[in-house]
Amino acid sequence: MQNEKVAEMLEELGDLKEIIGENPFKVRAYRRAAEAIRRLNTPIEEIVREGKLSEIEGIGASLAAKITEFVKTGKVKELEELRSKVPPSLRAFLEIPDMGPRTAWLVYERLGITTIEELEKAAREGKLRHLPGMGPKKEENILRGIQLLRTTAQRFRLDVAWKTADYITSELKQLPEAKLILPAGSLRRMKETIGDVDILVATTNPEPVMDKFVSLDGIRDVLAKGTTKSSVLFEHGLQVDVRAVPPESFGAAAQYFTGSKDHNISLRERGIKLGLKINEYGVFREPADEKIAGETEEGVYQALGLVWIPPELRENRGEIEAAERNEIPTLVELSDIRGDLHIHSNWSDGSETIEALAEAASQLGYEYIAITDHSPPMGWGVKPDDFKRQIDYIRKLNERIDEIAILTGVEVDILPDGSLALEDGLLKEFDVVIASVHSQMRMPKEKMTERILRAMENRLVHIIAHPTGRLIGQREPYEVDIELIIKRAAQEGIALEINASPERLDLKDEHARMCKEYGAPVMIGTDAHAIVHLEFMRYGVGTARRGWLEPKDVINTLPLKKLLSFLKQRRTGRL
DNA sequence: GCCGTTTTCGGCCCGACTGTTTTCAGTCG
Repeated sequence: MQNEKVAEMLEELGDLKEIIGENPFKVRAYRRAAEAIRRLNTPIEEIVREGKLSEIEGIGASLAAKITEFVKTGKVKELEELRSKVPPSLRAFLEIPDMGPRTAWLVYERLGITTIEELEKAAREGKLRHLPGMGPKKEENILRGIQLLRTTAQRFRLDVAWKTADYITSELKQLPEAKLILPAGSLRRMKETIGDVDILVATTNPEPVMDKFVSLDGIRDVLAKGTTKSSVLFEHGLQVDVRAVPPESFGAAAQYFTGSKDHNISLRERGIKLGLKINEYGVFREPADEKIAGETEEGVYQALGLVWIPPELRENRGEIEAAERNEIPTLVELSDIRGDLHIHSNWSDGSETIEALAEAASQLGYEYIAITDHSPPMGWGVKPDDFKRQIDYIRKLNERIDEIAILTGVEVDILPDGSLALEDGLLKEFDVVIASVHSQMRMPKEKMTERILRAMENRLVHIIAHPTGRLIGQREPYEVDIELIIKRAAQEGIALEINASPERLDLKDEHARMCKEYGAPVMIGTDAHAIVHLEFMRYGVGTARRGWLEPKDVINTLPLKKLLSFLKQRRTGRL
């Protein structure tokens, strides 16, 4: 995608300028512009062609000229010149904890060091300590930083991070000193991957809290222990920070440590205009520094003339403006979900019987589930005759079970030519038909888009599952014009899935928001292959919330009767 | 480099910590 390339170009310009000591605000301008480009839904070429670059917030005449040059020629003269002055490999130094642009430039200019290997060698040999502002301690920190980068650079899946956070929370909750406990940061925002976990504890007596925290099971290393902050590394490599804050500042700290960074910066800029200073202790009115909020998050937002903003929206993607106009949507919640429509049983590659799944789903409070086993040609796909038996089986089961309605269903393969792996005659027997791609994922974009659009033409199909096919950290999404798919879904009344499995989360947050914009229905499904997977729903709901979705945007918030009429409408074209 | 209901120039988020320093620069979240 050209947009991503432009964003990377701007980031490189920003990094290199930062390294040579350019004005930090200028550097920030490059990075903000890169972020703005990443957020666009329109191809950058189109915007360039229409001469509308400067309409993007954060892009002025100078950046517009550079972007235009890049889109038209594939190069930027200034960047080429900068690269000859600063080896681009120095950018890697910025990733090393405790190493920033000033130090990167220093070691290059004085010692000619351009790679992490050279840097490590020089540090080992004690050559860095003689540089101005450096000493043995800094040398040691750089070595440790390199080590840390190598062992813990990866990000963690949302469920892994939540599991760790839930464990710590339940342990700390046992202490009378811990008044309130809140996992903050990107975890609270339900970002798809997590770098480290931040947990806030409101307390007037932090010591017992910190003592308990650093002695929990599963900790590999205690990185720091103090009365306001302690930091540990768990055995699986996840870093967790616990911060103790006084109860009267808990709201301000929660706001501050939840971020995102961009959201907080925008908030503080807004504060300045109102003559207010915002920090992790509260909101203060200048010049007397009178504290006007801080105990609750609602109070912090209120002091800024804003309604409270749900954490999942805090990405500086228009939520502050929406809060100002009191137009924050009532986001979908886990408790709005009435059923799970994407579940595999042991008839295909799931590990559980249909009865056990129904029982577990019923305990989660669901009104209905759909059993949607795989079709051939997946090796474990259910054969057509067996599907007929399964449908009969489920119908009989429904007669015995009162607690929950079990819908018959299938996750049918979309074959490379866009046809479906089962005959229409069989498909129309199912209550719910999900279609999805599981093979030949490396098609060119046009072909893949055509393939999925063709499957969507079949009115027996209700839902397209995991529409981009990505596996977080393992497999890139296939090339597909997702905007076109979303537009078509809106026209056809076909639902797109937010697959709640933490290794998929596909559609992702921005695509979910696009669904809302175009009016495409969304289904949140867990793709459960075991009972424990049913609990993935919280991550799918988190992603939906990050996409600004409300209950009305999500079909499995509908009561059973209305869901059935939605499914019927898709097939008959009318209610 | 961007931007304007104080401004087309002079601002640009805020505080803590660390290590190197005799008062501060660099880095981080």
